[in-house]
Amino acid sequence: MKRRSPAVRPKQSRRAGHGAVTLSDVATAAGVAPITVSRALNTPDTVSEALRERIGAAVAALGYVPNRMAGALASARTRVVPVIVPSLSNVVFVEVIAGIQETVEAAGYQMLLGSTDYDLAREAALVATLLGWAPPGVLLAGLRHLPRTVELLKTAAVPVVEFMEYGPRCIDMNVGLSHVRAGAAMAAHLRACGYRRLGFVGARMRDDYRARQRYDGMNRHCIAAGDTTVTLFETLSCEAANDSDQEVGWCALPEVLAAQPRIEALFFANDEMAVGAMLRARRDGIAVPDRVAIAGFNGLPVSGLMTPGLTTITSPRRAIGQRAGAMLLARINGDLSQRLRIDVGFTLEPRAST
Amino acid sequence: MKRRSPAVRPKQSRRAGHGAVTLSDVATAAGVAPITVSRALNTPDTVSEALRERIGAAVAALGYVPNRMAGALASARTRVVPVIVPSLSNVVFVEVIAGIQETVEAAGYQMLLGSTDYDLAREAALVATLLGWAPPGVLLAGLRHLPRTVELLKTAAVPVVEFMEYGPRCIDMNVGLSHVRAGAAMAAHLRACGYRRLGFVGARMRDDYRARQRYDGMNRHCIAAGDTTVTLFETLSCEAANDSDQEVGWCALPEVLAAQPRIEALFFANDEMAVGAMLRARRDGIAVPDRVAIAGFNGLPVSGLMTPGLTTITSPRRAIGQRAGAMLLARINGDLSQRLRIDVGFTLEPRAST
DNA sequence: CTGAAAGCGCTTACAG
DNA sequence: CTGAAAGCGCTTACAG
Repeated sequence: MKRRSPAVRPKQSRRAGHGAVTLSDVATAAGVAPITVSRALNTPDTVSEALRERIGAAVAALGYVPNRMAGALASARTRVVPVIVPSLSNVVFVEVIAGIQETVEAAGYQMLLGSTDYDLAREAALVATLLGWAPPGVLLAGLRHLPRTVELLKTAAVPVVEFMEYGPRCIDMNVGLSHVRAGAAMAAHLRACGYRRLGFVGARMRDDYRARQRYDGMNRHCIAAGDTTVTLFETLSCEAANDSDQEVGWCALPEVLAAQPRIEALFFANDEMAVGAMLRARRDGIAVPDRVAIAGFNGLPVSGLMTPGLTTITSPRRAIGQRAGAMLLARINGDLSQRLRIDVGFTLEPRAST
Repeated sequence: MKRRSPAVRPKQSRRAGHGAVTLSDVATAAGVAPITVSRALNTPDTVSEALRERIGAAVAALGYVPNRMAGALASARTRVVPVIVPSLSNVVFVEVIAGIQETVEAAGYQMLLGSTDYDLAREAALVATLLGWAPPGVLLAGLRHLPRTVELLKTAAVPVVEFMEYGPRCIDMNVGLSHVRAGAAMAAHLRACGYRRLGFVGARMRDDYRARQRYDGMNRHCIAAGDTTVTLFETLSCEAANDSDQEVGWCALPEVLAAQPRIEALFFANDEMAVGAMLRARRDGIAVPDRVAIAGFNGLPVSGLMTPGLTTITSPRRAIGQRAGAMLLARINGDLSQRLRIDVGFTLEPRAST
């Protein structure tokens, strides 16, 4: 029986075929019509118990796995939702994704993840490809896209949720927080602590426009206050392409202090950078906050474990994902009563580093 | 022209339909047969330049996006590769995923990401569902799966790469490192430093069996040495479900020292936990390595930024992803000449924390 | 180089 | 409750 002559291969049509067990095979095995197998699988209560059992047995015996593409093509519906983010190496997006996944999987949907590497052209290409899978909706990070991306999504006429930042204009639905307001809130905090010479330390800010929005909010707030300056430290010589944010922060601290010795407080673009700076401060014996105060953004758990504790702004990342997923699902299910834009807000956590 | 009476809707067949532009629409617009449009898009050099241009114009004018499901169903081929990992909130998997993505996207494939939350039953369910999309291959983290998972994959007869740990038995192909050997290497290092009362601190080790393998390797090495003890600290009261590993390490350190005051060196299950412990040591004034030496695993950048530097074992995470992707692609393209199992090894980085 | 026909594996819409 | 027919939007295989 171990012979494997070509003749063993079952009769095939001229077409390729997967060679896999199909719905018809199950139907034949169970002695029913294919449509009955389809019903037994998709709407079990429309099939008599006797047939349901016979079909279930045949499915198990043959190891039948339904071909989702055929089903989706026939029914013009998929349960795969594309999620497009700029980066996976950033915990922030990963936590939002976790919130999305949790929500959509509970509703029987699957997530198709795409990463753009902060490249808007790649984003457009991804959107184009993913729309080819006729998704019931699309989840997209950010509010800034190429015109082509927006056009593709509008032409496809699918529900779209843009998540991460909250803003006035969106393609369809939007959930996030105002980074401008977050920057202003940190500026207010630092001023309340008595600091007047502030700095914002960012990396790759052309790509990470949300960081730039925080800087803008900080800057505007201080201009309005009149007595406080904000210096933007953006082009850091140490910023290598593959460096982690912690390494960038580590490297930036001495450069910033050398460039602006009178700086009093630094707001880093994120907690990772701030942690790197604090670790550097520790190694070099730079007192925080006495020599320079340090603050971060995101509210990662590590912020509370530093000595001194790192002042930061906590964003409800998982909640952003959950709400984005829920908004999309509601719309897919025809619920039009929901809000189209949600500002999830943020929380400033003052700690000893400022 | 703003009227939107039902009559405006174009004539439809009895079937659902996406209402979207199809290949036939493009064909009609360009005055050719559908198959010619298909060729112009998929194998452009088999079509005359004149037609190619006319078709390209029609595609652009109509905003045609090919229906991938129809294409995949007809050709029995997809370019979507499922990647299944236990968690996305762990940088380690994220970096492996980045390596995979980079490799498969360069070859024109897309990645469909699924996360199991360390639940083997969820893994089996995910594999079953994803196989319904008739993927050209599957990438799966780890070598331990339910029999049902293995059976599904073997029945589907698709190429499979299991990545993360390297081991003797795999479904098809395997790339990773030996965690047993990594544990032994750390034990050898700690013994070489003069420590004889060692501890291994793990969290959720029933799920994270790779951490248990490192413990096993460490333990066996020390038993063989004869003069060194290893205590396993596993059930930590502070281990809340939602705590980050850093918080677990932070919380574990005092507990461990209270339970075993004479312990000399601790090997943490990963760098995050070790960092949490070092931050705790710093806050509580516990001298590292004098009171207790600390080591981690993974070689995250932060390990080099700690004071003292954190001894760790670096795993080539991105390379694991790249090689896993490359192995799968080679097999998909019919290249059978390649190796089926790759041990990528690891590097021990001795630093001042030990 | 271009096309008419058949088919991929399912589900919808109609019948009974 | 069950089924025969037609169709989803594309590609394969065969002709010219």
